[in-house]
Amino acid sequence: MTSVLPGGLAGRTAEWFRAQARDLPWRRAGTTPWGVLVSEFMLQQTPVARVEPVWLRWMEEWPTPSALAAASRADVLRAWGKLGYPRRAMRLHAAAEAIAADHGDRVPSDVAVLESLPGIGSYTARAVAAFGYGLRAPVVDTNVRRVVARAVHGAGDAGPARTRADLADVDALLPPEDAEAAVVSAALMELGAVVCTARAPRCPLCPVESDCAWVAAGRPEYTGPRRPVQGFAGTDRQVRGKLLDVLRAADAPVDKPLLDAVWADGPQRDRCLDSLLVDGLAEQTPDGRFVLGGTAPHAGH
DNA sequence: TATCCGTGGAA
DNA sequence: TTTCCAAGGAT
Repeated sequence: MTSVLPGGLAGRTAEWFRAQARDLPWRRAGTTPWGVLVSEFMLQQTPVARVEPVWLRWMEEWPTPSALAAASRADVLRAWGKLGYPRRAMRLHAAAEAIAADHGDRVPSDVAVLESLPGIGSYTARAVAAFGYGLRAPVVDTNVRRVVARAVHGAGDAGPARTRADLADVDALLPPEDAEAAVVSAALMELGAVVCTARAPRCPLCPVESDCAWVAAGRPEYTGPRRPVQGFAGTDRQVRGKLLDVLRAADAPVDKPLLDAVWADGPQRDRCLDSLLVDGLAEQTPDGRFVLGGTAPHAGH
């Protein structure tokens, strides 16, 4: 396809990226594949601005998988802070343990091996291969799906995920050589994050506006099915967040009445607390109080 | 495949 | 104020 030539969509997006990519900490020279992996976990559904300071502190404290593996769950969850979805922190911890124990403390570069690790799915595995190791691996995230939907297919937005087809679409855009393909992958994501945004895309700033199928079609509005917007107020997610917030802030085991104070609905509150125990995000001490995570220095696997 | 899993900033 | 949504993954 001509789109992989330097003048094509991929080539000009890469050129634009090299000229003005954001200076993000995990993109700086010297970042290890482990650093990339940590950033990808944190960036799953959490904006860049909130990840930056946490990533910097995290890498200072735990510069290798084995360093993180040696930390306690409570320390890991506290360092995760309020990035949200704290189960990601536990999965990162578990992935670090597996990497330390089974992979010589070296982050795997093979996509299939990466996907076998806790918390690493199709996106994160390919992001680590591409950004951590400079390999040719189609990276499909929400940004890339939107860019492809518009620039290639002329649609206003990406519809529901079509995993195989999405992967094939992006694969067709990548040049054959590893290093250049990795740059294109980063560039497509950056374009979606900065220019080809979900609402109010900045087409005048776009390096490929002249051959964007969506622009050519007159920027038609997206008419397909919308992913339902998740509510938050009143959900178990909110209640779990409030409970966890108390446990994170405490430096000693917490009595139940203190947790009871965060939510009026008793049955929902108890159900949520129980789910935190099941998830390993909280633990009950022998005397019936509650603490963050587990007390064991290592979360077993 | 649809739903669940946190949090907070911006429009 | 409400709504949207931000580099997903597991079940």
